[in-house]
Amino acid sequence: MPVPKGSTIDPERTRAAILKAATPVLYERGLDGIGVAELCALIGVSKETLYRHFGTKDGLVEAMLRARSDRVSRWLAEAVAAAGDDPRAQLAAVFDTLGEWFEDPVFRGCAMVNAAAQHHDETVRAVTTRHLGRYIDLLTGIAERAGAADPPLLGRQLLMLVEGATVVAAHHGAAGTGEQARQAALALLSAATQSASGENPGASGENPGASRDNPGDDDSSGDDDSGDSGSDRGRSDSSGD
Amino acid sequence: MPVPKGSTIDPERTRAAILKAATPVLYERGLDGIGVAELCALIGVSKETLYRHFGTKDGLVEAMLRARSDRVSRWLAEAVAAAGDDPRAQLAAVFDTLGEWFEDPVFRGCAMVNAAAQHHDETVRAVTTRHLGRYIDLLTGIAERAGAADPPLLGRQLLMLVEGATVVAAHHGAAGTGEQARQAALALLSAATQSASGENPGASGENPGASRDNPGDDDSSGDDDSGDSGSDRGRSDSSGD
DNA sequence: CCGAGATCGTACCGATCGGTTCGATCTCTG
DNA sequence: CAGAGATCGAACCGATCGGTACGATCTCGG
Repeated sequence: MPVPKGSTIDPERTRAAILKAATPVLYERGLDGIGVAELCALIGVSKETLYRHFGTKDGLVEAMLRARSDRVSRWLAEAVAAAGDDPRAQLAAVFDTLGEWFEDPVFRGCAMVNAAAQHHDETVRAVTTRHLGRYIDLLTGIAERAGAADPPLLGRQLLMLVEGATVVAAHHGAAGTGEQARQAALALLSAATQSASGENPGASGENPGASRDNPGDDDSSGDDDSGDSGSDRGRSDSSGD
Repeated sequence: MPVPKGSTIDPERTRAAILKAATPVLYERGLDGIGVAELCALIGVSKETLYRHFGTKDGLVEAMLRARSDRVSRWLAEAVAAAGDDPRAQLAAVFDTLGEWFEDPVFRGCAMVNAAAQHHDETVRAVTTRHLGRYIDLLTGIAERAGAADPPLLGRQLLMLVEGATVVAAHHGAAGTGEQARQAALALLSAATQSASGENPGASGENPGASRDNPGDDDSSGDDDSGDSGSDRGRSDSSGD
């Protein structure tokens, strides 16, 4: 039955509904773990409608990733805003919020990072880089308000904790990961703030120097080093990358 | 020309050669980014030979991941062993070694984590979990030798830094990431050791409690929550969960 | 009230992919 | 030297997938 009797036709809402329904499926099954036909059946929409709104499957994927990045970033920013004025409390709120996410039974890691691991095209990578940039902005802001010696450096280190905790929670047990990451983040914040007044930045003599973010994409088109021409295949070098 | 004139036939070496040649290709192109036919053409082997040695493509992938995990783990362990007896120097060696890897133009993140993001089957996930466990063992050993208050906790937090730095280097610029992560790791180590003598473990009042590693797989078979029956599709809730 | 447009369901198409088979050719073992 | 086994190259197969086409049905704007 095309266009059910009492339904209202609203293309924009249809598009939003497709996005909303497809997001968890693509996240849990993987971008290539489900075909368009099955996806359409699951979310209750015809293939023609999906293609009319998104053009291609990659178009749907990109729109989904952008919407998810928006939503997650807003979610974290609201958690920070709700934590009051204390930068330490704001940082703790970030990891408490992440910890709740980790405990979700459908948690499978960061959707953007996962997507970049699946689709090597530049479009998805750009969304992922932008997503990490949003995290860095949030974390660097906390570092600045806390009076860190080098806010961009601390922001990037905190981003490592955020993404690292996500990976660890996804692949090595989620229990406690949020609290463990929060404790580490607060320890880093303490170290960066106590060395800010008096001593020179760079704590223990190092100068990591992350003055500004450098999202330089290290794309590679290099081919492998298979210098085997075809004569004898069995060489004795079995180690060494 | 099957079996070239002067070549030696040695199945085990052929298998090793396939593994060695396929590893960089599958890493750079992605597990699903290249078909068996093209892969065989690239590494110079016939499909029949590949299937005779590995049974299926997934068999090749699993063998490749296991070999890569072995190699990378050994690589890091040797870097630690070569850093002398000082735990701080050992920890610095870990991140210096990682930093070199990040700068490699073909660097694309952790192969095991990427593989787990691509193939959702339990086999690949198990290899990834085992891989992270090896990292934890290495890092927890350093934490113990350094006299950390809670070595398993610090080991897990350092793992977060390792994996987080890998993600950040892959998707937000590799320049400086190794040094930045090393500085953060040393700061965490300092905080964990200076609080070990005298105060109670758990620095700032938290009890993250990572007494032992808990690689409990949080697998999920739950279906999504698409409670849309099909009447009107356009709902107004656009900011759910 | 009528035409434009949105949607459905299904059928269809070409491409690709994982995997198999087969004959030919060469090496290794007994 | 003879048979077993390894390898190649190419053809082949069934399944799946992304994407298109089409007729039918319903809503909405003028």
